[in-house]
Amino acid sequence: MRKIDLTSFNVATSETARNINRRIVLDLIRTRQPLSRADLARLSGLQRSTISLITDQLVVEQWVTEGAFGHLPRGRKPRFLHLNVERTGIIGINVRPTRTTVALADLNGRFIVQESFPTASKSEDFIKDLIQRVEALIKAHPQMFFEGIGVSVPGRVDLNSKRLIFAANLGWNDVDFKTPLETATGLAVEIENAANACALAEIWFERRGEGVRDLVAVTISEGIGTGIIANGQLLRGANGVAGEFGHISIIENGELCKCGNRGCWELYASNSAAIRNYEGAATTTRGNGNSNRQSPTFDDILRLAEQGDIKAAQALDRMAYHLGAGLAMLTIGIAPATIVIIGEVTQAWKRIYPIIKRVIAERSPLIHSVTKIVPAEAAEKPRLRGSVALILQKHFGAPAFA
Amino acid sequence: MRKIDLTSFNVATSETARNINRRIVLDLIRTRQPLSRADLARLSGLQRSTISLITDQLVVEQWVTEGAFGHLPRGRKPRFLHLNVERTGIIGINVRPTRTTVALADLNGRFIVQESFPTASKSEDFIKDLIQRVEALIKAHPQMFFEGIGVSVPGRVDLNSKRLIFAANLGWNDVDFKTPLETATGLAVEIENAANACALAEIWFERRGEGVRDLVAVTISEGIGTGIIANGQLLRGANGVAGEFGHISIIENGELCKCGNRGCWELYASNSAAIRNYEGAATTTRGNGNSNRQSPTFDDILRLAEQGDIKAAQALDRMAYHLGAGLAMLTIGIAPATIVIIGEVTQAWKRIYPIIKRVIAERSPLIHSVTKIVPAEAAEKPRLRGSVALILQKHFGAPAFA
DNA sequence: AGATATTATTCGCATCCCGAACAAAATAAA
DNA sequence: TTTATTTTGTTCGGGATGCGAATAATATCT
Repeated sequence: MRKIDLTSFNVATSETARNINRRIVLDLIRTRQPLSRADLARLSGLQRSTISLITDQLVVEQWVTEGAFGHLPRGRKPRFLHLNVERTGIIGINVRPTRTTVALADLNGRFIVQESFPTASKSEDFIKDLIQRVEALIKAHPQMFFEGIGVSVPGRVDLNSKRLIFAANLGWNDVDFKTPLETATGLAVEIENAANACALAEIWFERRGEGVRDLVAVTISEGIGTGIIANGQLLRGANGVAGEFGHISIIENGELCKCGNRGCWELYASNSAAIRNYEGAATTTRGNGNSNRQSPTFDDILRLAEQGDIKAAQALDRMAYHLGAGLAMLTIGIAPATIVIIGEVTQAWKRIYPIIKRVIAERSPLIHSVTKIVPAEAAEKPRLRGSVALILQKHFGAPAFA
Repeated sequence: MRKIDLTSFNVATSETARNINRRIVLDLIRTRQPLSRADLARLSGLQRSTISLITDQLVVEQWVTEGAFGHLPRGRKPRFLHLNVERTGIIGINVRPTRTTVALADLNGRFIVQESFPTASKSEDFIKDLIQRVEALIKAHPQMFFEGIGVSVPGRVDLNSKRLIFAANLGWNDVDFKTPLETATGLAVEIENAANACALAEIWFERRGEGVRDLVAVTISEGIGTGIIANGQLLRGANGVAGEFGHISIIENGELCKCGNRGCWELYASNSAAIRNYEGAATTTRGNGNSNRQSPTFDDILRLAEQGDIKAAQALDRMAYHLGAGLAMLTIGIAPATIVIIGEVTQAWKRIYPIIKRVIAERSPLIHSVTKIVPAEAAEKPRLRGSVALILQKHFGAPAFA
């Protein structure tokens, strides 16, 4: 939609103004509901007459419903408008290496039902499973009108083919989810990288009304992913693979990464890095590299650090230090208003944030940065919300012209 | 203009469609001239009737002129349209630490006159000089209508105040060019960082019609600057200081930079770095760190390398290696269609490009990058053209809505 | 001279926003 | 209780815009 080459223009027609204003009105209702037609006119600057026409149309199309009457000291009572959460639903899918979640959300991005199942190891099996679950979900809600399916995947999506590429943690390569899902359900399917989806979810749900147009989401798990919103739009790059800051060298001639490069950021600042930090410390102090102990999980390390385990705490501190190094890179290079950190490590925010802050300050002393580093609310299920935002933005977001 | 907060909306009015289509038509004429009204209709998809109305308006406003008649095997001869290069002028200013250039350009971005003068060391003196030169330029062309003044500066510009901040190489801090220039001339003044201006110039003049919407310009002189175009727009970040990739550490605990950070990219890949490389080699081989020889300039090193001097060649090779390291970062993180290199070093392109290419390939072996690394044409005066593009984009570029 | 092809303009129509007038509804004041 | 005031929401005429068909204006080929 935003792709514009000089052969296919997005010229404006007589309906263009309505299209734009309709999106503005719909987005205002979404972010400020409940509110009256008069409120909309004041907020948008459009005439009340215009607002009436647009809202009536939205009500007819069942995007919006009229609710209770408001109360004012004088004058006619305003009729409040809401998004229609009864009728319109969006299916959000979050694919992760071990488990996949399928959920039904309303227009407010609230989840009505949600279920998860193990991610099959072969992509063909997985697609079969997925279609079955989605079809069951649709059948279970016959009264609902489904607006589309958003999918968040732990890998990169080719901009043209919409096929999944580089899904290192899944072990799949060049897989097409979109076509089979679309043919099976008849719904529009949008696929996006998980970090991009998180970034979208942040400006869409969390920071609504803050006017944030530059934001970076950093997902930290086995690896590190970054999703960048610049000027209010996802930075996808020429082929859709922008944002692989996790695979930028922060240590010259460092360890070899599975991406083939050396010294990648995610080698030093991911959950796996903390585990290696911890195991390195544990084995050296015990002088026994061959112990048969099970590797600790990252959750173990978080728990141990919380309980006062020094080695675990040091492992986290080291991870935080390197997180700071990479975040300094993003702060200096992208200068977003906000960087949102997504991952289990945010449970130890009190421990890691001062370290991150110090490292960033050390590395950009003259550039008095405006970037705020904040943890994502774990309860918000950022990846899943992002997959919902993928569909919402098609109707609520601003269109592009050239 | 693109700043959109939720209190001041860009709602669409009845004139919005015309505004959009007018920009499309004007940009088509700019990039494809000469062409007829019928050509415009075919290219844009608008009706010929609509094109007639728009072009007539553009002719009346003197943006466009009607030129010669075309020739066709059959049918009525088309009347060619051109940008009006006679009447409308743009003043471009390129501020550099040693010299400043003031130029008058036509709507095609071709320079009609151009003069340069030494940059005064005190900012107040400089502004006085500048205003005098600009006023003389305006007086010398009384028949011309001036559309605005674009200024490219070697530093960062605060997004809100439009004041110059961080101009390390100028030694100025927090200077306001815009207000005095605007009050003196009565023209609209746009200020932008030099690397950003170069990036703008590239998509505006050089890559026109290629449909490139993601591009990075890297300016290499005493330091390194980066200007990023993402989704067709300048990446400015929350406060306008995005793009300082020159000050990202590529060597952990490296040398101290004047920015206060350690191991910054520009310490290893700028012209100054090559000079240090050369001098380090020269002194160690001669075993004399105290020789009173004058430091060579970067141009000297380029010349020496060209003449077969091994130490100079090695200094350039080292510079190229580190250039590659930083460009790999941009390739992986931003994934633009094109990275344009601006600077004297492009004179040694044959030497440095293979090194750059190898380093990038080594650092992103699995991400088969689509990014092309190209040298800017030195003759094109990228900074100056960028300052012109700053003004042009206000009339030709796509508007933003939300 | 007539047919054909191509460019450019004209005109009626539909869409859309604006703004003023109006209708509806609720409270305050007389 | 009646009237004035205030606020919400609708209606209607006017102006701007793009569309598409018809028409005018050229130019070449047959």
